[in-house]
Amino acid sequence: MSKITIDVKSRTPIFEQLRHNITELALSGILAPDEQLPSVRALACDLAINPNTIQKAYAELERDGIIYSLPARGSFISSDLSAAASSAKAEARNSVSNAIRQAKLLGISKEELLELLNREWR
Amino acid sequence: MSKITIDVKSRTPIFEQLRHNITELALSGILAPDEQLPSVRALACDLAINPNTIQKAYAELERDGIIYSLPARGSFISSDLSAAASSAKAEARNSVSNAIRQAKLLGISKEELLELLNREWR
Amino acid sequence: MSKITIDVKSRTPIFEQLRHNITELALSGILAPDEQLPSVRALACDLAINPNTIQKAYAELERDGIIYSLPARGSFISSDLSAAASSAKAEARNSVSNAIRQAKLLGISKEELLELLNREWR
Amino acid sequence: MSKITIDVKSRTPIFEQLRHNITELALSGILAPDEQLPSVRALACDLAINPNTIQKAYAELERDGIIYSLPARGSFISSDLSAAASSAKAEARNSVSNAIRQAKLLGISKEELLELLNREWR
DNA sequence: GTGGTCTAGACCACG
DNA sequence: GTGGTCTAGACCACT
Repeated sequence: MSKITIDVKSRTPIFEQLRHNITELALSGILAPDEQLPSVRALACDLAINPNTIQKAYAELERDGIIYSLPARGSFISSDLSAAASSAKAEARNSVSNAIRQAKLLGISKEELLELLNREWR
Repeated sequence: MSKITIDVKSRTPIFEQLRHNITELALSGILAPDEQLPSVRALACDLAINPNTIQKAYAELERDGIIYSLPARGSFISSDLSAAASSAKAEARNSVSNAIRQAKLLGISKEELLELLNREWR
Repeated sequence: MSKITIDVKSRTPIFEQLRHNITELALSGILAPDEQLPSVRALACDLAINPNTIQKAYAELERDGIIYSLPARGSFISSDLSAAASSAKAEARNSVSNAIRQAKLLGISKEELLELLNREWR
Repeated sequence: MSKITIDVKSRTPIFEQLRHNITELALSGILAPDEQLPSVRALACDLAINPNTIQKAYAELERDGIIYSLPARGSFISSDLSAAASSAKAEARNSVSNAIRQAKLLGISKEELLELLNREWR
């Protein structure tokens, strides 16, 4: 059973969905450090997707330090995700700030946003 | 002095930047209802961009109900922006929620987000 | 008091609105045969519209046999509108047929269209 | 044999003819949901029309919910056409009503219109 | 002068 | 190969 799902009808590129998906699984601990990922071919077959697309996603994940690849052995979740985690956090903080700024500009009140925030921790 | 600035090097398409830019100016009231926009050619010249690109942005703004265009007379901010405003607000609320959810997933604390929220109303 | 109104925000050309408007007034008898129309300049001033636009509408109306113009005297409703009336009727019958055909193609039932027809004679 | 024909001499824009044409094919079921449309380039070549014009038509069809386009994969008929169908029906009913109203105004009798209606179901 | 349509040809990211 | 964006330059109808 694969934990990865992609939406072929989405406008966001498949390789991007893949990258995002695996990053989330790794940073949230669902995929453990040093755990092996499915092979490019296996995942391509499983998701009915072009192997090139999987390859591209894996390459980006390696560049981001989320996974590492051993030739002829396969791809594995990095054992040290702290760098990736902190940069992901920085990015997330940034998106929140941007979203809040945009909302404020459109006249949404601070109270309403507070309510939105509380709702997620309900 | 034009209120519109474009980054031709950005990944987001020029016409999309234009659309977003003008939408903001209209919804925040900086451009008043029924105010005339610069002509397609004039803005194209001003921003050093092809007229077709401006045209495309204006066409999208018109179908969004942000502006209306009268051939041979010019383009104008819509007199009734309520529909556009409410849908923009809904979208903004949504992206705040998504950003918060993503941040929570990465282990960012509620307090830290609260701090981010307060910072915008400083 | 002018019986003519135009919608400057409409996408159908002003001269076309004018032509349609006057044709209707003439064929339905609201404007009597040989009745004088307002002068180009007067109507232009009254409707706050470019005189060229009025001129163009009058020219088309004359071409259609709806009005006739006497140099230095003005424009008048034709005394014999039968030709114009019958061609307008033919055109109207045609639009009805086309609209019905289109509706049928979209799966609207004969009964529903009958209901629409009855509603106009209610 | 393509099911799509275009009249380049018509007053109605080519992209509009295309939009109307494909909408009809989709709503009447001749093109099945999720069926792939010809590629922008292929259709352009087939109809001897510039690819940009096809692109514009496809873009409009997409925002109308008639088709969806996946970059690098192609364009397809929407799987859910109910919204588009109902709005098309509303529009059709409206134009039937308008046509009937206009006909009545010109003195065409109810009986004659009834005859027109019956003729389509002959 | 205005907006709108169209052609021709280029380049990009994606699969 | 696909859809999508952009430029350059032309032409149209309308005011």
